[in-house]
Amino acid sequence: MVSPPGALSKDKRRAILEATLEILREMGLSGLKMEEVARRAEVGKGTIYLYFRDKKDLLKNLVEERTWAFYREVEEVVRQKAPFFVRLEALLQKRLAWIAEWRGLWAAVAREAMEDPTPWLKGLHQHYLDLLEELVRSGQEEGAVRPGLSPRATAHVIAALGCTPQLEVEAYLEHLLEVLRKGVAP
Amino acid sequence: MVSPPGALSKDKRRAILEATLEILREMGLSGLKMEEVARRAEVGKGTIYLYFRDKKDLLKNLVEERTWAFYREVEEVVRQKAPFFVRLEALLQKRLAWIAEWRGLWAAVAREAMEDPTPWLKGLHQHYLDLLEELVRSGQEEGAVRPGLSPRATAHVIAALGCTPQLEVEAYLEHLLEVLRKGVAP
Amino acid sequence: MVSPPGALSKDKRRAILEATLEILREMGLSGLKMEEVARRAEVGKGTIYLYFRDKKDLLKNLVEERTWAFYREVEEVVRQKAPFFVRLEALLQKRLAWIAEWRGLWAAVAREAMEDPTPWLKGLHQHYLDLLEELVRSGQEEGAVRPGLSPRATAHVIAALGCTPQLEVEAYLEHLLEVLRKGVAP
Amino acid sequence: MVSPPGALSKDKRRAILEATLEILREMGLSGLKMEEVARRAEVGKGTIYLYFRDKKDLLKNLVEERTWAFYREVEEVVRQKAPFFVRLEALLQKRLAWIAEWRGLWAAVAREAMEDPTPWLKGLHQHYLDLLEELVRSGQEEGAVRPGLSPRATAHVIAALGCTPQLEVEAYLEHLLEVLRKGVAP
DNA sequence: GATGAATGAGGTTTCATTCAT
DNA sequence: CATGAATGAAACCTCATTCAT
Repeated sequence: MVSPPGALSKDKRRAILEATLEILREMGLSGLKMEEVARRAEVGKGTIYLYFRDKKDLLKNLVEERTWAFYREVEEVVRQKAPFFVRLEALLQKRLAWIAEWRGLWAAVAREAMEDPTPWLKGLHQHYLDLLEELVRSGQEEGAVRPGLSPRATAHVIAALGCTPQLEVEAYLEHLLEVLRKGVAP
Repeated sequence: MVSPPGALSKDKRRAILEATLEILREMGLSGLKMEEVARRAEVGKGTIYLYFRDKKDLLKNLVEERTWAFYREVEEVVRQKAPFFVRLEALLQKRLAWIAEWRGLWAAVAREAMEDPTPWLKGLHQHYLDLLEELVRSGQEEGAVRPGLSPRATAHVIAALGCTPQLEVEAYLEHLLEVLRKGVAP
Repeated sequence: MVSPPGALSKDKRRAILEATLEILREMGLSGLKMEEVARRAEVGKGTIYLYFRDKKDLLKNLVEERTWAFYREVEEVVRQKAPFFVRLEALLQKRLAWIAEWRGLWAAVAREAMEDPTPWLKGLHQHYLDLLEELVRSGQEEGAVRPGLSPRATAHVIAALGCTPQLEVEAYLEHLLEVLRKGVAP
Repeated sequence: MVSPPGALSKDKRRAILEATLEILREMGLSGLKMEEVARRAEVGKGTIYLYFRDKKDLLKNLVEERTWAFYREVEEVVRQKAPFFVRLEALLQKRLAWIAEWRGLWAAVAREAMEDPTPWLKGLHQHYLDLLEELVRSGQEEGAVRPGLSPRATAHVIAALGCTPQLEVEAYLEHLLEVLRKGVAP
C-alpha cells in the first residue's frame, strides 16, 4: 500500500524537519542552509518546497510541531494518576530534555519563523501556564501544595525553571525538586 | 584634548555595540545587517570595520561585554552587606533584566559569535555558578539557608531560574521568592 | 541526451573562461568584475560560482588551461615532420599569437591566481624549455644547427623571444628568423 | 638648507614610488593598497595624495619614470665608445635587469595607469626601437653587422629579446650573444 | 512527484579618497 | 605640510527560490 495520489510522503516531511533541527543544533541559525537540509534529509533541494512554502514556513512548522509535542507530553504528565511530586519531577525532566533539544535556540528560531512573534509566543506560553496551573491546583487538592499559594503565580514559578546552558541535569534536578517540595509544602 | 591620538573613539564603539543589541532585540538574528547597524549607530558602514574585524567579531564583543557586565553586577549584589533574601531578590531582578535585554537570543548570538562556543559558554556558566555558590554559602552562614543543602547544587537551582519568554516579572517575582524562601529555609 | 546528469555544462564553463580572457584583454586586471564576466558569458552571476570556487580559482583555471593549450600546440609543432626552420617559424608564430592573446597580462594574472606563483611558474617554464630543447636537438640531427651549441642554452634563447608590447609581427618575424638561421647555422 | 616653501620633499616622493614598486613585485597588482604604500614609505596615507592625484596617477608616474630611466640607460649604453657587441651585451644586461625589476608586471601596471594605454605604449616602444636602430646602424658602420640587414627590423629583433619568467640570465646571456653575433655577422 | 542547475537580490567586506585637526 | 579616522561606492560572494526536465 503506497501513498494515495496527491499525497506527499510523511517520511520525507519528517526527514526534512529532523534534518533542520539537527543542523540548527550543530551549526546554529546561520549554519542552516536549505542545501544542507536537503543533503541531510536525502532529498532534492526542490523537494523541500513541495512540503514547505519557504524557509520561514519550514522553521514555523518545526517550532510549532516541536512545541506542541512538548506541550502534549506535559499535558500527559500533568494528568497522570500519580502524586504531585512524581508528576512535577516528570514534568521537569521533559522540560530539561526540551531545553537540551533546542540548545537555547528556541526563541531565536521562533523569531525567524514568525512575522510578528510576540502574540504567537504569548499564546503558546499561556497554554503552558494553563497546564502548569492545572498541575498546581491538583497538587493543592491532594494536599501536597499549601492552599494559600496562587496557582497561576506558582505556575509562573515552575515555568521559569530549567534555564541552563550546559546540562548536568541529573546533578541538580533532585535538589531543584527538594527546594520546590519544601517551598510549596503546606 | 578629548582622546589620545591613535585611539579610536570610545563613543563610536559603544554606539555600534548598542545599535547591534537594539537591532537584535527588534529584528532577531537574521534582521541584523551591518548597514542597519551603521545607520542606527550613525556611522559609516566602513567605520564599523575600524572597530571590529567582522560581523562575528562584533557579536563576540557584544556577547562578552554584556555577559561580563552582568556578572559584575551579580558579583556586586552577592557581596552586598544585606540579608540573604534581599540579595537573592536583587540577583533575580538583575537576572530577569538580563534575560529581558536579550529576549532569548543570548545563546543563539553566542553561537554565531564563536567558532566553538561550547567551552566558552561552559566557562562563563562556571563563573556564574561560583558567584551563586558564594551567595548560598553566605546564606547558610547567616542562618537563612539550611546547612544541609549542597551550596553547589543550590547554585544550580538558582541559576536555572528565569527562563521565560514573555515577562510579567513583577507578577511572579514575589511568588518565586516566597517559594524559594520556604524551600531553602532551615 | 546532451550531457550526463550531475555534470555542469561544458559550454557554460567555456563561455565563462572566454569572457574572462576577453575582459582581461580589453580592460586589464582591474577591469575584471565578476558581474561583467557573467554578462558577457550570458549567465547569472551566481552561475560562475557553480563552475569556479571564486575569482582566484577562475583565473587559475584560465591561466592553466590556456598555458597548457599553448604548450600542446608547441609540442605538436616541435614534433612535426618538417625541416627545423619551418618548425621554428611555426613555433614563433604560435608564441607571438599567445603573447598577443594575453597582451602582456599573463604573468600578472598568474600572480593573482596563485597563492605562491613562483614554483608553479618555474615548473611551467621548465616544460616549455624541454620542448624547445627537443626542437634544437632535432635541428642538430638534421644538420640545421651547429653541433657545438648547447641545446638547453639555445632553448633559453628561443624562449626569450617574442617580448614585444605592440606587435607588427609580420614585419619582423622574417628578420628574426633570418638572424636566427644564420646565428645557429653550422 | 631645507626645502623651499611650497616644495614637496623629493625624498618622500621617491619613498612612495619605491614602496609602490616593491609591493607590486611582492604582492602583485591586487596586493597594492594605498595603506600599505603609506606604511612602507613611512608616511601618512593622506600624504600620498599631496604627491600624486590618485592611485592611477601614482602608477602612471611609476611606470613613466622607470621606463624613461631604463631608456636613458639604454641610450647611454648605445652611445658608449665601445665595439658593437660590447654595447649589445651591456644593453641586454640592462634589459634583463629591467624585466627582473618588473617581474612581468610592467604591461599590466601600464594598463592600470593609463586611460587608453595603446598610443602611450606604442610611443614608448617607438623610442626604444629608435635607440636600437641607432645601435644597429653603428654596428653596421663599424663592420660588425652585415650591411644587408634592415636596421629597423633588426632593432625589432633585439627588442623582442629577454622575455623570461624566471631568470637564470647568466646561464644563457652568453649564448644569446653568440647566436646574435653569428646571426648578424657580415 | 522529484530534482538540481540556474538565477539575482541582497548581504558582507574592502579600500581609495577626503578632510578636520 | 602631514596625518589617519571616517566614509560609502562598489566589489565579491551566498543562498533562497524557481523551473525545465
